[in-house]
Amino acid sequence: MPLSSLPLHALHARVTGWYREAGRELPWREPDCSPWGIFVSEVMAQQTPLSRVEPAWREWMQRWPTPAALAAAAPGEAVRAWGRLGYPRRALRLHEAATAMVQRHAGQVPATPEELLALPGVGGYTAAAVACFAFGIPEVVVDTNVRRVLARTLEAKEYPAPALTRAERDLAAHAMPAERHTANAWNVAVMELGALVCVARGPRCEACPVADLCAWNAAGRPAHEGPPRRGQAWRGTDRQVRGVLLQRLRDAHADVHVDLLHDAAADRAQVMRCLDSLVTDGLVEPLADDRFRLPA
DNA sequence: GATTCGTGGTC
DNA sequence: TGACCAAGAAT
Repeated sequence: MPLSSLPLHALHARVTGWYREAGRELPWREPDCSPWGIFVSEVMAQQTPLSRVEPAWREWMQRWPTPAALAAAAPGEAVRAWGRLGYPRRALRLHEAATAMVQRHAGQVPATPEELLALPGVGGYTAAAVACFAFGIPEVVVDTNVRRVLARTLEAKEYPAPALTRAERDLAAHAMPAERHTANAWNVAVMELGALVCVARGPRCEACPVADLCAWNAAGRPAHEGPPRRGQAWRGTDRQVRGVLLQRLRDAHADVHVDLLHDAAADRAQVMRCLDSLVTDGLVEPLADDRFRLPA
């Protein structure tokens, strides 16, 4: 694959310089933020905009400031405190990860990418991000923002592939500065550029620090080629019904009889199927007499 | 590799 | 208004 002739050192300097001026002040970016705080922020940020993460993160950290504090709580309390951040299995896995930290890592967030990757709810992105942002390890951090920025600046494409490819990982590794300190600065800065300027729709190229270096911009910002990207179905899906059921169980601070859940969707069979799947996932605990609650 | 999994904001 | 999308992970 031909690599772009774009001068990477200029790209690094421009993006990191822009970040110093325009990067957001977020609580998990403060120098005194604990690895646990960074870990929680990364899990909450999976598929959830940071604007919605920040208030939830503050409440969470005040209530459970350490892995041990969360591990000592009931998993259902984590699910309830998760609120409407979405994908509530993340709350359960965060609780499981805290338990694993207590059992295997002396109550600390592990500091190596391999140990991080072994934790529930931690994939390649989150392991790299925590290793980099919490421990200064120059891992290749590739999220949706990085993928989009690199697709545009280096490959003249409006959007990256639907799923992360090996070629993209190689490109991201190639694009990252070699020196450790610079690499860490690059990782957070290029993500932020994708989040604030090089956004998916309506990119603000006039405000971009590397507009004159960007291959996509130079090519006249050609539209996406290939098959249209599949949206995320929602209306009438199990996800929607699961969301309704879980919201009711969060709001009810006691167990609930199944008769009060039947109207979560028009199709009663779907309601029961979703309730069963929530139990299978460990998000809901079945009790006697057809009653349900968040897991104790 | 393709699917599934919440929720809310934006245009 | 409805499609798109957001610091992805698990199966």
